[in-house]
Amino acid sequence: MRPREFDHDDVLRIAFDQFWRKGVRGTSLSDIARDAGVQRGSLYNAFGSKEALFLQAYERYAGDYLLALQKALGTGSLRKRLTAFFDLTITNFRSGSPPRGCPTTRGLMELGAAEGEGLDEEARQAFAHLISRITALVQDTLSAGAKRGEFKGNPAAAALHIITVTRGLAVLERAYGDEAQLRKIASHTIDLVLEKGG
Amino acid sequence: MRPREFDHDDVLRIAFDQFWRKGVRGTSLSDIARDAGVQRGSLYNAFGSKEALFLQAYERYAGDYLLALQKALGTGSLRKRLTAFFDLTITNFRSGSPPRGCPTTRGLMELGAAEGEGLDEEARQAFAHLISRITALVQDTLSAGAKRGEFKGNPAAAALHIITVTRGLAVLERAYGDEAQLRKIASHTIDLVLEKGG
DNA sequence: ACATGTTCTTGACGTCGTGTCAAATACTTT
DNA sequence: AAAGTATTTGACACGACGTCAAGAACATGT
Repeated sequence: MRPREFDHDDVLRIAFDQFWRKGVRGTSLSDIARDAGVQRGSLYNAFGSKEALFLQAYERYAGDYLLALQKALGTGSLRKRLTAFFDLTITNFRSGSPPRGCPTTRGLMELGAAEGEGLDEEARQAFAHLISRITALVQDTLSAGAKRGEFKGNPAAAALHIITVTRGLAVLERAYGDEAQLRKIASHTIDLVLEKGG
Repeated sequence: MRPREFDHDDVLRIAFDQFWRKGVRGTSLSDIARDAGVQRGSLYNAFGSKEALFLQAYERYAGDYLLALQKALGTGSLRKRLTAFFDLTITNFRSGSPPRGCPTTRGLMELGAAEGEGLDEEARQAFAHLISRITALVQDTLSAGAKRGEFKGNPAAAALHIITVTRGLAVLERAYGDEAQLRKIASHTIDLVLEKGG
């Protein structure tokens, strides 16, 4: 076999960066190929199609992001954990310049759009999967908090509420770009959940 | 002057329908032209560009939608009003088959994506404007409720919280497509806001 | 009634993006 | 050293956006 002339993972990172900056439909394989110093045809050979490349790049990101969230949720009082969780969330989709928004939310609204099922359905599942995993993380954190008497509500309902708010924050970030407002909504949500039970 | 051979408003409606079904980037002007029985060139002549056409179609929709929301928020107890508000919100982005999602949220995540400012910035403002108007409507409703003793929290903060949840619902709808779950989150949010003050 | 002017329509064109294919290439294995 | 296999490369087909010049349809002034 002839060996690959590029690093699989490097290309995935470069591709994700482009997709995140310019959107999936707004990024051409020529862009990625130029940036990665690879021929366009090689990308098709290695990844299959643009959307397949995006999916693989996204899943790479999703794994990293989930680990970071897990870490953020892992120490301190329940309030501290939730605060760290929202912090990381907001920081994440405000990284880069201009802010790149939430990759998951953006991908979900952009790719889930087509009528024909095809690969889009696979993408939708990837996005939904990350959201589910995050929801589970938050729920576990709340359950643990409940055992320690820091929380008295229903962990499942509260986790779902929190996740809904984070998705909403991703949208508002795009609409207004006002980080202070996002943080206010986040701390407000924490108060609600901790005082009232979510 | 030679008269137009098509109805301006009809084309706007047809175009919005297509954009809503297949996304902005996923809809070609050829599609719209065929559907409307108009030549592609005529669309460029009348509307300027694809994004300009989308913007005009979106603003048409936004006006109608805002009126419907205003109506939904206009009668009954505060709880009834908020329930009607969430109902209309969820119904709206679950209309069509397959569910078309929230036009505003989808447009926001899809169009705000480009790096260059250009027309995208104009689009972002249109989306942000509708969200602001809706927030104001909810806030007014809460303020009125406060005067009648049905609500004791901060109307501005509560309205922002509610709007954040509706944007989050738009995203979760796309991820899971589970309407029952959306309704559960919505009624939960209403409880929180009314019992605790948002 | 007819010529003039203005706007809309129509079809051809240029450019760019996706995806496919066959030929050339570089390495591994026998 | 030869055969085999996977990768690279460049050409191609196709569709989408947007532009332009030429033709068509109406309003207006004489």
